[in-house]
Amino acid sequence: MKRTAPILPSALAELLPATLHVLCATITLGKGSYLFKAGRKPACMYFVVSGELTLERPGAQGESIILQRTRQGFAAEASLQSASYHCDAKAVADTVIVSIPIRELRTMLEQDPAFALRWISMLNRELKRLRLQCERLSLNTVQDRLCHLIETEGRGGRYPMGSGLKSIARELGVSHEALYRCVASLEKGGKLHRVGGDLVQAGVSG
Amino acid sequence: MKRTAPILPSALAELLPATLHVLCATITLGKGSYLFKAGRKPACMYFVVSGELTLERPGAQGESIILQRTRQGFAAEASLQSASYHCDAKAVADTVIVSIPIRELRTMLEQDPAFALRWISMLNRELKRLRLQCERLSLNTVQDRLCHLIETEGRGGRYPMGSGLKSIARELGVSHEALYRCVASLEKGGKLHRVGGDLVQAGVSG
DNA sequence: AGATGGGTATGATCGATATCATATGAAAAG
DNA sequence: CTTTTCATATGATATCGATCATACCCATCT
Repeated sequence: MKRTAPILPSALAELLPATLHVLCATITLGKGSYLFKAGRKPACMYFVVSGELTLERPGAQGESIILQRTRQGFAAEASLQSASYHCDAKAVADTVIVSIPIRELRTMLEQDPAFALRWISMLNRELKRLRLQCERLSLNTVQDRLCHLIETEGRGGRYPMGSGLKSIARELGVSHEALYRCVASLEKGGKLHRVGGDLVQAGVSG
Repeated sequence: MKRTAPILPSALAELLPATLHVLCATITLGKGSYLFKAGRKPACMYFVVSGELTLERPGAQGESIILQRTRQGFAAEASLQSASYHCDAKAVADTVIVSIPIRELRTMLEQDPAFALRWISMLNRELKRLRLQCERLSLNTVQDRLCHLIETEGRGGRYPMGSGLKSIARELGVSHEALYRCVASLEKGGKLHRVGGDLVQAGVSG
């Protein structure tokens, strides 16, 4: 784990009041290393900039249960209120994280109503995204999930596949092979095209 | 749609400041009726007490895309900030809803920091629940999903099946037949028992 | 008592996907 | 320049679950 001067992504810089900016730190985690372990008292809130962080805890059968998987955004927001972590946070890839001290964050939320409302907006957007993802994962074919993704997260039938089809597959909860086949089949049927780095849905519009 | 004097569920009564209590109204919706339609300006925030409410909008291919499905809790929290609804809200069963005026809600969030923090707590809990559900829906067998549900939403390996296995099946995103079979098979293997109205996981504890 | 409806349950079938294997091309590393 | 690695791709196979059908039990209604 390495700490450096805070370089905030713009989403975070616009959300947080200036007072908090200087209190943030950037942390880089190597694949397989832990950000925190269960039992520890939360001192910071974490924002994943890149890579992938999972929150997990052991299940009754000894297997590890994944509670959350964050590739971009806040992890363990609930630690804002809780007295101790109930899970481990593990980087499953090389990961860059920004930490924000909870104590000062809480103080600012209490003292700055505009900030509190921005924070609530952020949580609302996050909720919306997660609800969409749940609905998507409830669909039972790869094609349905992919189309739902393009319709809801894309813009005008275009969805950027920045990090590749493989990572989209994980997001859709399907194997990458299945996704490759699905995309190939949709392309063959003329219902989908790859333009630049985007997946573009052929508008039936009729 | 029928409006009556506000009878708030305790979760809501404890969350909202007293000032807002009297401004709430209870609404009962018959199966198939709409709470609001896309385009309208949001005036109220809605809390589903019982029944089931979906938010949907038409997809590019004409099919209807479900954005959210609420059986208990807030629906369309994001309407707190948005200028108009982007979807329809439809009761897919006879449904009881409490409405809270957005304008006054926002005012209170700005003026009452303690309330704002309670609201943030509520959103955090909701996020936590949804993240768990996403992880659960990413599991590919019925058994894995059921065990994950019991481990994460239950208490000490017990999960109440209050509304029956059929509704749990919907929550798990599987057919009820598949769930019946899964439960039967786990019971046969001694890994699960039905005690009272609960599903009880046999602790391997060794 | 008979009818109706819903949850529970189980059987049979079919299709979709996970999984394993293999191949190719591009980029990165040596 | 060769080697390694990784995303992309496609084939073969086995399995799990969706779906349709049937049946039972229990509550409610008539």
